[in-house]
Amino acid sequence: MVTITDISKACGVSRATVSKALNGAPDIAPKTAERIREQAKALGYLPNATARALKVGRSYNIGVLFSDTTGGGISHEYFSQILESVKAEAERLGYDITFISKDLGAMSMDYYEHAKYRNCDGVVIASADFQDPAIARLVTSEIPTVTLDYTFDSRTSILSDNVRGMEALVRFVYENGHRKLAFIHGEMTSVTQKRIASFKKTCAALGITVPPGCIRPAVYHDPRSSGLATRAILELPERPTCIFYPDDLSFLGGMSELERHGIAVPKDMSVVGYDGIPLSQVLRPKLTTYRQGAEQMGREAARLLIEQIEHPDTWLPQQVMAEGELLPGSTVRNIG
Amino acid sequence: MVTITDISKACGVSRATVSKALNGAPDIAPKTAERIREQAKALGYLPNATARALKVGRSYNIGVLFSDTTGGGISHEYFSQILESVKAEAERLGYDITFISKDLGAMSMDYYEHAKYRNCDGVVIASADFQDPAIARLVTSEIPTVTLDYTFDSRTSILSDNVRGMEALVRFVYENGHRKLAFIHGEMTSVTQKRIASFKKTCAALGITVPPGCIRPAVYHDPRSSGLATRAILELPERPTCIFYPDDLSFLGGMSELERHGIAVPKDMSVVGYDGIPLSQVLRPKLTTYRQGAEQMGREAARLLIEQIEHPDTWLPQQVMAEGELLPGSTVRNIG
DNA sequence: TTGTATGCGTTATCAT
DNA sequence: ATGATAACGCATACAA
Repeated sequence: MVTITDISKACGVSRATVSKALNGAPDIAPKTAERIREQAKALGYLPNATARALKVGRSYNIGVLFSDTTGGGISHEYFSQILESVKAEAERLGYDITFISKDLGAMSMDYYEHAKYRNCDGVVIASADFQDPAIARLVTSEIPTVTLDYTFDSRTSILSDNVRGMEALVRFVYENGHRKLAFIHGEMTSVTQKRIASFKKTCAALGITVPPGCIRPAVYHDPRSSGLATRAILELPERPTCIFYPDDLSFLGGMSELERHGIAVPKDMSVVGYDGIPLSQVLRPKLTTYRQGAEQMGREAARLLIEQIEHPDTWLPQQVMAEGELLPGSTVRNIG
Repeated sequence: MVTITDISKACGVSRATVSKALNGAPDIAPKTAERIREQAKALGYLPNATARALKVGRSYNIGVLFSDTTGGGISHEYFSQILESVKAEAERLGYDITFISKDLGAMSMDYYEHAKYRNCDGVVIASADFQDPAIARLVTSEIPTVTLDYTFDSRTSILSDNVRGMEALVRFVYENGHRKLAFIHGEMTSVTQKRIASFKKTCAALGITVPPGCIRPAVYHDPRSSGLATRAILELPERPTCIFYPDDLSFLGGMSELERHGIAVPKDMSVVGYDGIPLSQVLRPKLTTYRQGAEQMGREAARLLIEQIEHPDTWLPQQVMAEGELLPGSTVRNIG
């Protein structure tokens, strides 16, 4: 391994001079600096992030938290899109990414301890059980954090506009003549609560009454449970004309169940999803859904976290609302 | 931040003693060690991975390489499954995971340099363009590596059994009476070559001749290109009875195209996919495909890499073949 | 403009 | 059984 010491010897200067030259300090003679940089390149010098981190107390490494207990694992397209964009933006800004978890090997630690252990400059909390005290500890610690889809206290967060998304879907469906709607929702997180509230509020605003039994629970990303909820809905005395699914993947479970009953989409039943993952647009029929700006969310999360890390003094927590977009698809039939 | 110095003061012993006690050195009096450990816990001590890494030359951090140029980005379910299992196994063994890329912020570096910069103990190469000299440099460096789905020289790799997988699919289809097969394949990687060879070989063994035009190129994970290839196949003078798709997602593109021609699956056309991602099993009709053991592959990759890191002296490179499994699904009609 | 000295938190070597 | 000391590679305050 070639270190600044090697360069200093090769150049006949002190290590301090080399360090300064390499970091562009203003008090080094231009030609000395030039000579040093050339030697560094010639010798194949690479800075040692570990040593630097130890010295300056900054690792240029940010933690990413994905606790997949809430079904928000990496392998769900929505979250993997977020991960990918967090990664891209962080790297663009000179930061690496490390996963933060509970329990590393023999050591049992919580998220905060893990982040400290790795000297993370900050943590993006992409998917977590926000009831978990371990999350609260991390968020309320001195480590900068940005949460996605949940605002802790009034700290920095990136939010998908669930209220507007749901409203857009309801209105779209309404405009297509639908008056009897059913809504299958995921586990009771704050996201879910917002969607349910927006669903009800928009229905009310449009003069639609939602009969009992038309709002049913299921589990995010679990087609099976949405299939069961679909069956229950089909057994209702007054069958709805359009079913809202918790997410795009869950729609597939509903689709199977509808098929089993000989109900065609959208001929006999209209459906909408949520998320707008790429998959939803290659399915047949193309799904009517609301695209959450996953890439934008990941990008903003990384950007804001790093801004907070680099300017802690002037930092003001903020909640960013990411723009979404209705994808019309073809699973909603116009029955007007 | 509480350091071993704090503990040493609190206990009235030297820092060296604290370090030894915490690391379970044999030459510390049991009760001293006990007292030190208690104090450490009481003070909320956390080891500093950075300082330790600097001292011992081991970071307990492994790099993961996902260059998504070949369509192997994190957001493809096959790769995200691998990532998840690499992560889980690494963490179980006490290692963290950091993404390795080209170009970190202003610094332009290649994969090898990035891994060195972060002091990675090893790197899992999960998806990469193996023609890229930067990959070659990393693999032939002193840094331990494990590659997935590609063997570099005769170094350690985890391979999905493409030969057996393709053979299993062809035989399954054959047993269902199909004699006229078409195969749409992905970009010309070594994986693709193996699949094509196995397809041809198995066909030959079964006495099936594959007419010209029945083996067509497309792009992995790109439904559109598979749709185009499907169209071309449908225009052949002698239409096949079963189409093989490059992967499960690409099947969706084919499905759309078939639908457009009024061709029902599996009534009028049988199809098979490849990968066996969870998605394939929640689609209707349920896809006939070959499941690659993604979790197993990730787990093995992490395990072997860490074994190599921890026992460099006794290490022998090896190629592990991951077991797959045929998922019968319902997209192949028995026309026997 | 350059160099000296020191320390970041840890572990390893060698005395005691 | 315990402690003094040095070193990992780097950056910085201060002296020259």
